[in-house]
Amino acid sequence: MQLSKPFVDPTASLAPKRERRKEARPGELLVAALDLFVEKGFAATRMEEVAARAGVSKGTVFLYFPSKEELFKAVVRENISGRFEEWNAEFLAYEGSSADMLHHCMTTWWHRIGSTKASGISKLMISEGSHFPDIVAFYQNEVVQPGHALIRQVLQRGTDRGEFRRVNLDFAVYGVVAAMMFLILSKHSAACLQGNVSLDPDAYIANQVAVMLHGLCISKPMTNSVLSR
Amino acid sequence: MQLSKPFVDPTASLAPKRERRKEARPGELLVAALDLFVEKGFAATRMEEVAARAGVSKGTVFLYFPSKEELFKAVVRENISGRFEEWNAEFLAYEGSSADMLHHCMTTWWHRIGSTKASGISKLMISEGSHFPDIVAFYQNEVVQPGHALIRQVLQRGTDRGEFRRVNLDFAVYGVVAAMMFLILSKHSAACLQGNVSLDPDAYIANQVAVMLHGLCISKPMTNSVLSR
Amino acid sequence: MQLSKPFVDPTASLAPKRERRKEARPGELLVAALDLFVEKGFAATRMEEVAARAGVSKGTVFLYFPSKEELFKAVVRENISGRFEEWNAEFLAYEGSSADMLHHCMTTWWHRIGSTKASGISKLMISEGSHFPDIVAFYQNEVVQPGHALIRQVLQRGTDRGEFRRVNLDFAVYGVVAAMMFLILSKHSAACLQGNVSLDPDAYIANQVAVMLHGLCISKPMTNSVLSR
Amino acid sequence: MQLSKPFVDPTASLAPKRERRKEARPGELLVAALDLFVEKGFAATRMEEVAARAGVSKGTVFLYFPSKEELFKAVVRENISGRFEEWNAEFLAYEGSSADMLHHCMTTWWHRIGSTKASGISKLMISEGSHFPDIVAFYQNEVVQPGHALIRQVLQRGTDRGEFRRVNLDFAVYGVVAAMMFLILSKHSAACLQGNVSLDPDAYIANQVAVMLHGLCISKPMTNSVLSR
DNA sequence: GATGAATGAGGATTCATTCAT
DNA sequence: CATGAATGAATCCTCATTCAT
Repeated sequence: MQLSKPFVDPTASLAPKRERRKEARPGELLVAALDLFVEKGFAATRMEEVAARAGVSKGTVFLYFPSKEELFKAVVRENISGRFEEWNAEFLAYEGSSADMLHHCMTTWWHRIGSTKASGISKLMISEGSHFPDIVAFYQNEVVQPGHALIRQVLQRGTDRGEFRRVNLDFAVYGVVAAMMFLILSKHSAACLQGNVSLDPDAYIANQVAVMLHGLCISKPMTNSVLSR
Repeated sequence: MQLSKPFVDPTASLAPKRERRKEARPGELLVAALDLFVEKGFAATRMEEVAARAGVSKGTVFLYFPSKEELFKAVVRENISGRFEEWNAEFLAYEGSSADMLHHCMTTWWHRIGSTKASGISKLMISEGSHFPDIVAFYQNEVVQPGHALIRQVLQRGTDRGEFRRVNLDFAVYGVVAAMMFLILSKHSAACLQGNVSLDPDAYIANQVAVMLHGLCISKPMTNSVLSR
Repeated sequence: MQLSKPFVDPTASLAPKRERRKEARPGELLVAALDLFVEKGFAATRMEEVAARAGVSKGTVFLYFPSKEELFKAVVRENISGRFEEWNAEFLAYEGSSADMLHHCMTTWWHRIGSTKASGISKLMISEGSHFPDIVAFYQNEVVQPGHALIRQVLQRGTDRGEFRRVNLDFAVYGVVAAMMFLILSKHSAACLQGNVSLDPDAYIANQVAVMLHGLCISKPMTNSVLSR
Repeated sequence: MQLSKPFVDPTASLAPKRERRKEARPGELLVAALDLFVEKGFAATRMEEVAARAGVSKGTVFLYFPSKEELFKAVVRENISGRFEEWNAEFLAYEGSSADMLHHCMTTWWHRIGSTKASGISKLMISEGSHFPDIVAFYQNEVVQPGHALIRQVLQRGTDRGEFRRVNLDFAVYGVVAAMMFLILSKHSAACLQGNVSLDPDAYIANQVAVMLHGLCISKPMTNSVLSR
């Protein structure tokens, strides 16, 4: 269009800024979209913003994703990497105590997922899930179910090896999950913590694990009834 | 005026037009709006829907709230009536063990707040907070701060009376809060639990409290280091 | 309505503020409406404002005027007092020179009409006339036509008595009218004068009359052709 | 694109959809908007009408002007292109008598501005100015002030060259302006003239100038007092 | 493929008008 | 008569989506 661009060899790539690899486009759009969806929510994110952040024009987004809704779904799908098998293998090989294992598990999760943008997906599912029931179901199958199973395995291992008391595992799993969700929401939402407070995730995990393992009480409980219910 | 309505329940009114109920309107609108905002989010809630659910016409909503945003803020404010003083007094008078007190606290919270629509506010703050920084600050001051303080008092009481070990109270508070947030999100969002599972809140609370008090481990920890850090 | 007003004798008129004579209502509404229409235009004037300025409630306006448009028309009609007969008589009796008479005429007009709220009607007709063709026609009949006729009489008298040259009277009338309209618009609109300038109407009239009578030129014109065309 | 349009005048286009004319759009919109604002006023002009008259859809207007108010302001600005420098130069070079110059000035103004749509701006400023104080200030700076200055120069020239008597120039300027405003309002508003009358602008100007220059009176005034006050 | 001008359905908001009290 | 709560048609404006270039 511009009269002054005739003999520029596009492969010369002197300035790779504006030289985006075509194959990379969808990925860059997904990254931009994840950021914006997490930060502002589905409705408040404009397609043009996504395009701008990815360095392309509005129309280009629709070249790769047929609609805003499909973009959202793609963002969720893309960021749910079924790494659970890998993790399963990794944890099956764990040789330390189950107490250490639980701590290790949560810390690993935090550094590989919770602290990354990937955790924004959970925030999105919580915030926007009601508009996307099919995507929530997908998320439940791909994340919630395997995640809970993995945690349950760790707790089961502790019980089986005589390290943990015999407790209702469902609730125990939810206890671990609640801690993880608290971390995620602390990261992505201002509504969990007081305004001026910031949370040290590793210390929080260490403490939660310690409390969960050893309890707050000095004396042991008289009965086990509640825990094993 | 209508002579043919003798035994009709006035709350079941078949939409008698132009009913004048200035006193009741704002409350009815706030209830309708809370429901819709929690269910669908801020952007996806149409003012006309709010009006319809409250049984009035579009224009009437604007008679009481100058804009959608102000309606949202009013919804938040309305449902944050500083009940903390009352609770403070109530809990100050508590005479049982601190372990029982913690359990009582959480159960009371659940039945008075968590299980009611008011807990939708927390869901809203998490989901939509980023558009309303001033309202989040208000929520932090009116809910987060006093709530955390109340929990901390209970834990402090246990420590002071020699019932609980001396642990980092900030983290311990967050542990309790995490459990409460998990309950709220289980109620308001499908993204926490697996699709076919439902959670018994009282049992969950009982278990969380038991684990938090007595721990999962059979053996006591060798050192106290992590907990008191 | 208020429980504390039972035995007040309305005729006691201790506080005539809130005690509006019923017969006066329409008049007060017309005054309020004239002010607002002139100041803000027809569309930007809200019925509630008119009501508020007249010290009544919104509904009351509709008790006296069936619609906003009818209120406007009533405002115009009310403020077009056909005082032209009276003035005609007054001016027929004038005994001075026609030059003085012209000056007297314009000054009288300014003090009786131009400087009062009544002149807002002309501003309204100019600004809003296009929406109210029937009212414009009425205004033309009741104001423009008799006004122009009156001015023409003065000029005709001057010509007949040999005081004025024989010129095209239509144009001469428009010259006088233009000066009057300039005064009106200076009063009701900021768009005629520079921001910091204010106009002394009497001096302006004196000058306009003087120029109109004696001209700017020192030498008399060579030909009369243009003037008498 | 459309093969069946060989001899069709392209300006008569049968609304070919999605025509891309970014360069031309703003101008077309401003023309349409000027017409409508002058004709119906600010409030009564609907954005969709402006769009329709410019041959585009509703949304397109907002592509170029962020709001109705900004469109209005753009209309005013667009039609106030500081032509005064050009005119200043032109008039400085004028070599005839100052009497002729004044006539030439007004006639030129009428044919270049007064008789064109641009004069609608003055009508707009008078009618709607009160809603747009900043635009009125702009108009005063860009139109009223330079216009008055230009007229004053002409009159000053006549005085300096001994052609005109020494009169109060402010009032003399207002006399000229009043005539111009009368012409504008005759064109844009039915409220100045009687219904069945139409005005020949060139003849009106010629007459006004003649009266202004030579006066109506046959005898010269005894004193100069009023004029030079 | 990319672009960004153009579209138009959708939703917030205003305010003249109605009417039960 | 007077009130002011309630109504809903009318209009501004946004933004996902389309499509000519």
